[in-house]
Amino acid sequence: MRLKDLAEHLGLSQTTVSRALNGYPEVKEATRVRVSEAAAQLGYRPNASALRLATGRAGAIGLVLRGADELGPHMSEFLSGLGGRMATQDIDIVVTTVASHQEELAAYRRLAASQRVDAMILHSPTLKDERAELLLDLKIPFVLHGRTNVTRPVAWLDIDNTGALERATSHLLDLGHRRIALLNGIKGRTFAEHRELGYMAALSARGVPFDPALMGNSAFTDEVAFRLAQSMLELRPRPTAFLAGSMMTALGVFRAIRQAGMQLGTDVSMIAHDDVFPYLNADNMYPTMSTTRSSIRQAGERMAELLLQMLGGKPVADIHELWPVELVLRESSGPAPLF
Amino acid sequence: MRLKDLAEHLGLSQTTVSRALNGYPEVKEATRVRVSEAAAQLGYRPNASALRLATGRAGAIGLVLRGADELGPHMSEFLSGLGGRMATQDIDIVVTTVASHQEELAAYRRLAASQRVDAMILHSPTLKDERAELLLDLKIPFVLHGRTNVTRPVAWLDIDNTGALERATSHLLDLGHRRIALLNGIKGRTFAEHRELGYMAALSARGVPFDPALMGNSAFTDEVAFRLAQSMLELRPRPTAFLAGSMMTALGVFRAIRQAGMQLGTDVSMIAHDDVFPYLNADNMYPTMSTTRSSIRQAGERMAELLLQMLGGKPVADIHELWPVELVLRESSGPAPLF
DNA sequence: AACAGCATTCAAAGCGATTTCAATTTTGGA
DNA sequence: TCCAAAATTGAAATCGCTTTGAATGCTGTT
Repeated sequence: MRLKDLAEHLGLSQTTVSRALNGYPEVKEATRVRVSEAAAQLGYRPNASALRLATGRAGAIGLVLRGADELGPHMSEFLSGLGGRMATQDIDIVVTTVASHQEELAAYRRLAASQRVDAMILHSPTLKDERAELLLDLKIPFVLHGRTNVTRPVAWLDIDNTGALERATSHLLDLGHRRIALLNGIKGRTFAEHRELGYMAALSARGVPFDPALMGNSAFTDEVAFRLAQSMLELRPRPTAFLAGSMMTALGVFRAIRQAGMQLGTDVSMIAHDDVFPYLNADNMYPTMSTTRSSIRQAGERMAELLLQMLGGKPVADIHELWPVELVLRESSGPAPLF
Repeated sequence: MRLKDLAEHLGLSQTTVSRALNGYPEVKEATRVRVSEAAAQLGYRPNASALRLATGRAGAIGLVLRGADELGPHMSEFLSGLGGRMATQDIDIVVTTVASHQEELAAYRRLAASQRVDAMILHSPTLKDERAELLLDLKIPFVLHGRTNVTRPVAWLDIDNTGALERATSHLLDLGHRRIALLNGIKGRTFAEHRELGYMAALSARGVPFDPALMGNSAFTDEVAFRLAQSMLELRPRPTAFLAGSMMTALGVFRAIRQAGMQLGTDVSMIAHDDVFPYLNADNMYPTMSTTRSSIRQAGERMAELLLQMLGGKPVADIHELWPVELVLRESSGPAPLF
């Protein structure tokens, strides 16, 4: 069912039918109704390719993901939020997976050159993000999930990682902890650097010295977290508290604590960052997990909104959002043990 | 940079340039080289919309996901495998997220009517899957991840869930277990029904009676698994072994076992199904987890391959693959305790 | 030298929508 | 009743590519 068919069926020109369906004012109300009804009844939908060619808009936004490390549970949630909002505008989300950094830049170039997408989402940026620079050069609109230090203006949405870690660390200090381990994300990623800043700030505010042996940088998988936590627990004096970068990390730390024959919440404390996964609930852990919480799904939804505003013409320089992070105290964080 | 520009730049017609780039035989080798070099140097890439309109192919395949329950870690892995293969053919993956079943069918209709995708991937089907019927009616090619009972031929790839559960159950029976709980997927999903068949077959082969109280059907999240396992452990006589439907489920069961003051691998055994998540490794659990294993990422890759074959004209009736499932025994499955 | 036959190249017609510009119909006021 | 203005509709151009059918250039044979 093409526009032409529909037009013939109605005894109208393609022009009028097109206008009727797209809500142009110069079509008689009675005609519009007649057209809409026929379209609905016959199940007419404009051919996406033709529409895109005619309008020059791709009707899609792109998301490039690096292998499995980025296509983890975080991205799932994020994508779900993003997609929900975009669907309402009939905008597709085109997901491209790549294996290496090299491939990633090539993928952006490819998407840009073939005009497959109108805009992109960029996530987990580094402090000086090459991809952001590239997209700026290519003049492809994008919204950044996180922040990066580029000179040109960039639209972004980020959570207050520094504030979150500062509060979490301070809370543990209040509870008497002095040896607080930080299992942070990959070095160089902005969010990891920001978290480190918050951690450092809290420590130095109390005059607690920073011990590099208590800081680990890695991907957020339970496996590496387990290894890191395990080796940290062998230190003497051992850490009495952990700050875990994600719920996956928390699972690994938890395992290490248990394996060391210790009890979470009494012998060792932990506060984990929770991106709010429906299938991994901090309240349902045993013991329940204290967290710094911010819904990554909501971030996805909101970023869709920002992207739409951007495509609608809102200046990039005006598109910035910094979300506060909740600190939710549960059983996993208790007073420091007395040795 | 359009085809026209490139053609003018080279002093050739669009026709010749197009043919040169698309490998048609009737263009002189020298010309082809000249064109290819210019295209590469100028970074020419055909406009995706125009190409699609001209060829009638959408150059994309669709994936409709129901909210968070389907966009979990399983889908991430699967998507990663799928996307890797598709990228090599310059085929996009369009991801649509929907909240309800109603919305889902509408999404398929929408994608079909607007010809946004050339084919679709369907996953986690029910025994009699409405979506499959719809896509057949709409004449949209698709490959099913799993199986369903429809009368018309359908392309599919599935793992041998029945065999997997039969072997896992038999193994537990060999170890002396007689009260074996099954935490299965949502009732009605084919894979869950198949797993149940395998479980039942193994039980009845040994003359062990089936106890409905030991079977649970739910989504694969650690939370519901925890609740189910918890209540099952309160039964008298209690189950001495669990068959967990996924690694997420296993985490929940694990938590329940620990909370009940029992030891996994001695007091209670468990075999979980492992779809192979890079961030949740059965070998790195404590104790290590016995699993029935099949890489869902590999399945994604292979399905991409099948889809391409299908689009290449291979008859749907010839596209069927049933993958065997490994049984990997580790520490979590031990002999039944003596009461 | 002429010509059949093959190898190359090109002009122009789609693909299915939007949109410009022109044509037609309606409406309302004199 | 008539006419200008407004409302409504339509024909045709356009988006950037592929592809058909025609045209041209070369080759070797007679």
